[in-house]
Amino acid sequence: MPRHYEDTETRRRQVAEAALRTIAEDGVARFTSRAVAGRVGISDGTLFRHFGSKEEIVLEAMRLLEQEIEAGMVDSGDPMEDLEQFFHHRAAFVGEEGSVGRLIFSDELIHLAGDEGRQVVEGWRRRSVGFLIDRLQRLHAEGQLRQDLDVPAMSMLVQGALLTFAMQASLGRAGSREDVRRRVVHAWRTLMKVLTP
Amino acid sequence: MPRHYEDTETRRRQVAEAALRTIAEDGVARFTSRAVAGRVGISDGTLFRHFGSKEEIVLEAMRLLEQEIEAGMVDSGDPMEDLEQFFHHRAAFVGEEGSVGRLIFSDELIHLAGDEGRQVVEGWRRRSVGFLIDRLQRLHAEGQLRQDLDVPAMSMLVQGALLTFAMQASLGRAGSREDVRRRVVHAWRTLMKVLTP
DNA sequence: CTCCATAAAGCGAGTGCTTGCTTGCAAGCT
DNA sequence: AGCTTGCAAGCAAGCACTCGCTTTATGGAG
Repeated sequence: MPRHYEDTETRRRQVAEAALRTIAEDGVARFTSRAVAGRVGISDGTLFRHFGSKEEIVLEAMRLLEQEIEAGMVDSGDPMEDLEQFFHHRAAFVGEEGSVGRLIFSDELIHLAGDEGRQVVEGWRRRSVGFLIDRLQRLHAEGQLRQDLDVPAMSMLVQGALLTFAMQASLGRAGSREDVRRRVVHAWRTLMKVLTP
Repeated sequence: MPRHYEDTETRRRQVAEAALRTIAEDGVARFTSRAVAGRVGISDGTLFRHFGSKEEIVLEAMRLLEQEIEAGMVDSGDPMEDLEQFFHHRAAFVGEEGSVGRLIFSDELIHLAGDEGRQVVEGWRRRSVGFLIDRLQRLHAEGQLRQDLDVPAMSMLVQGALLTFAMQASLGRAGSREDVRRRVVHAWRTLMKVLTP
C-alpha cells in the first residue's frame, strides 16, 4: 500500500483537529497519542515528528478553540447587542463542541497542558468575564438593567446559564444542534426578562 | 517500628476519605492508588486487601458524598424554605469540597467508576433536578414566583448559580470558607429578587 | 526525459516509566 | 493456632516518546 505524504503544517492542523474530536467523542481518558495518530491516519511515531510532545498537541488544539472564543466577543457600539451576540455565540459553541466543556472543566487536561496551558485557559476566563462585566456595567449605568441588582450578580446569572450548556455537552446529553439552539434562545429570553426592569 | 493495625471497615472509610482529599487537593491526574494509600499511611498492596479495585474505591467515595447530597434535600412543608435550604447547602458543599466539582465534571473519573458510577452520578442529577422542579412548581402554582417565567427556565437559573460555585472550587479559586458563604448568601438574594414578582 | 542525491515524512519495534493489581511471607490480634 | 492485616517486591499493560531504517517527493545535472 502506498504511503500518503503531507507536510508538517498540514499535519499539525489535522492533529489538532483530531485531538479535539478525540476529546469530545471518546473522553479525556482515551485521549492518547496513539488514538489521535490513528484518527489522522499516521503512526504515533510519525506524530512525534510533527510535535515535540503531547503537551504541544494540547496547546495547538487550544489555539484552534481560541479563535472561536475570540469571535464571540465583538464591539458593535451597542452593549446590549454585544451581550446578546456573546451569549448566543458562546452558548452554541460550548453546547455543541463537547471538547470545550471537557477542556475547561478537566483539571486533568489543563494539568497535561502544563503552565502554559493553564495560563491560556486562565486568559480565556479573564477576557470573557472582563467582556461580560464591561458590557453589563455600561448597560447598568445607562439604566437599561435593573438598578436593584449589582453587576457581579448579573454576571453570575449569565455565566451560570452558559455553564448549564457546557455541562450538558460535557455529559453528552446536548441533543441535536437545532435543539441546543432553541434552548439557547429561550435561555437568553429568560435572562432578559430577569435582568431588565 | 511497630505496625499499626486496623480492621477493614475502618480502613475502607479512611481510604474513601483520603480518595476525596486526594482528588480535591492534587487533582484527578494524581489520584492514584499509591497516592491514596500513602495518605492513609499504608502500602498500596494493603490497600487492595480492603478494596477489590480502584473502581470500588471511587464508588465508596461517592457513597460518602451521597449522604451530604441527600442531606440538602429536606421536606419542611414550606417549598420556599426547602429551596433556600437546598441552595445554601448545595452551594456551600460544592463550593468548599473541591472534589465534588471535579467528580461531576471529570468524565475521566466517571469513566473510571464504570457503569455503576455513571448511574450514581446520573441518579444525583435526576434527584436534584426533580427536587428543584417540584418545589419551583409548587411555588409557581401558588403565585409566589413570577408568572411570566416558566419553571424549567427558573430551574436553569438556580442550577447555573450553583454551577458557578462548583466551577470556582474546581479551579481552586474558591477562597476561604467565610468568603464562600458570603457569596452564597448574595447569590441567593439575587435569585430571590429575580424569581419573585 | 532520465538519473540520482537529498530532504522530508512515514513506519513500527523498542525504551523507560507509571499504573493498577498480585503474591509470598512476616507480624500482630484473639 | 489461626485469622486478619501489613509490607515489599514484582507483574503485565499502557503510556509518551525515541530511533534506525524505508519510502516518497523534489529538483538540478547530464
